[in-house]
Amino acid sequence: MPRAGLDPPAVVAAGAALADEVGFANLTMGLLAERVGVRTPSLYKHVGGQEDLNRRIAALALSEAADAVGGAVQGYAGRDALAAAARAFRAFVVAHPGRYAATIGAEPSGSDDPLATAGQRLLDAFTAVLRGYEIAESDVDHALRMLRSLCHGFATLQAANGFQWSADIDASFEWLITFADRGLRTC
Amino acid sequence: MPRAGLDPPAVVAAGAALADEVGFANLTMGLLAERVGVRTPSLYKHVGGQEDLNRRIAALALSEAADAVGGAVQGYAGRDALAAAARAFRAFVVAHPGRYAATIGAEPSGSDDPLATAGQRLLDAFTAVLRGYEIAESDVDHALRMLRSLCHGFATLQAANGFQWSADIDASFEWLITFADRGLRTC
DNA sequence: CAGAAATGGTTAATTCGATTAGCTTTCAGC
DNA sequence: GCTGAAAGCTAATCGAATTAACCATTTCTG
Repeated sequence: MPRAGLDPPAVVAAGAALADEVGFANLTMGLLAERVGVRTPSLYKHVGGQEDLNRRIAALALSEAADAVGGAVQGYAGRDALAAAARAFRAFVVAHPGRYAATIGAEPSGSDDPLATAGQRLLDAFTAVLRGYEIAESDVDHALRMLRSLCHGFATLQAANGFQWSADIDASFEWLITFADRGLRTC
Repeated sequence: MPRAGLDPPAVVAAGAALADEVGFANLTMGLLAERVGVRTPSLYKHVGGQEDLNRRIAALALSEAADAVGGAVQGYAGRDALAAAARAFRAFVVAHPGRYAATIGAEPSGSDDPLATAGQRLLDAFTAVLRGYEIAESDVDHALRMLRSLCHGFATLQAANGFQWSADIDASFEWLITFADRGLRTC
């Protein structure tokens, strides 16, 4: 019996990819094992179980989202930065609905949890966007939560097909960016 | 063996209440059966299965949310209506996190699906709020999606304990209402 | 009021997925 | 070439959903 050459990162990456394909709710240990060419119990040599797998997928997703948003913002400020960040975030969620779904309801255990670290990096990326606006120190936290709620809400609603009626979703998102920009400039 | 006097609405209501108590992810057919004083298979006389139960709980949650938001808005207009709607919505989600979680990822099958009907009623309640603002006809859909994303995003992030740092969450929500109101008045 | 039909409940059995235990094989380092 | 840890495997356990088959209670009807 040949070795499959697995390690925890490989298993988590495969799990994330599989979640994107079949949906997070349909991600099963057996399906993942089949995908990586191994019997189900062997996965437990690399991850602690489904709970652990889910948390690791969530951490991976947040980390990738942070990279995407952070990278997109480089070199931009103000409205351009806001638009780049929002678009990058939404593009990530739409491209990777399965792994992003893993982040919903995943609570970090402590501040040294990779999940918390990755989440913080994503927050930092959005915080950088806010520096392009003249926002009172006391309002930064509020504005950050607003941005996060807006992006998270829009992306998850779209991913869940929550926008039933027909108006163009891309146009709505651009409208939303303009709305947020105008609001932030008049804080 | 005495009859338990169950019917589909009673089972769904009990399931929703149980989801609020133990969390939607921990809602199990066996737990629900125990709660209503019946053996597990008996539940299948009232609901089609877990999938069906989840959809019905979601429909109930959306319907209740629509009632809450619609009722809160009565007699108000403009900023007052917006604030009342947003607060009612968030209060509902915070008070009933389990049943609201059922609505995430629940897709209506057709337009006669009770889930779709309830969702539409909730949308209508928010649409009424927008009538208090002078918004171009072409922007109403966008504004509605913005409001929905904002409320849904904030509520789910809070329910998932997604706001890790310490600034007061209630204050952020009030700030967010003010932000949305100011933006909508300058559409 | 008898009795048939529908309704709501039961136990027993099946299936499926997660997880654990215990054994075996590969591989790195000596 | 040994040897121990790491990575697989099979077999077994467990819990939860679902189905099948059967029984009791209500309700409607003649």
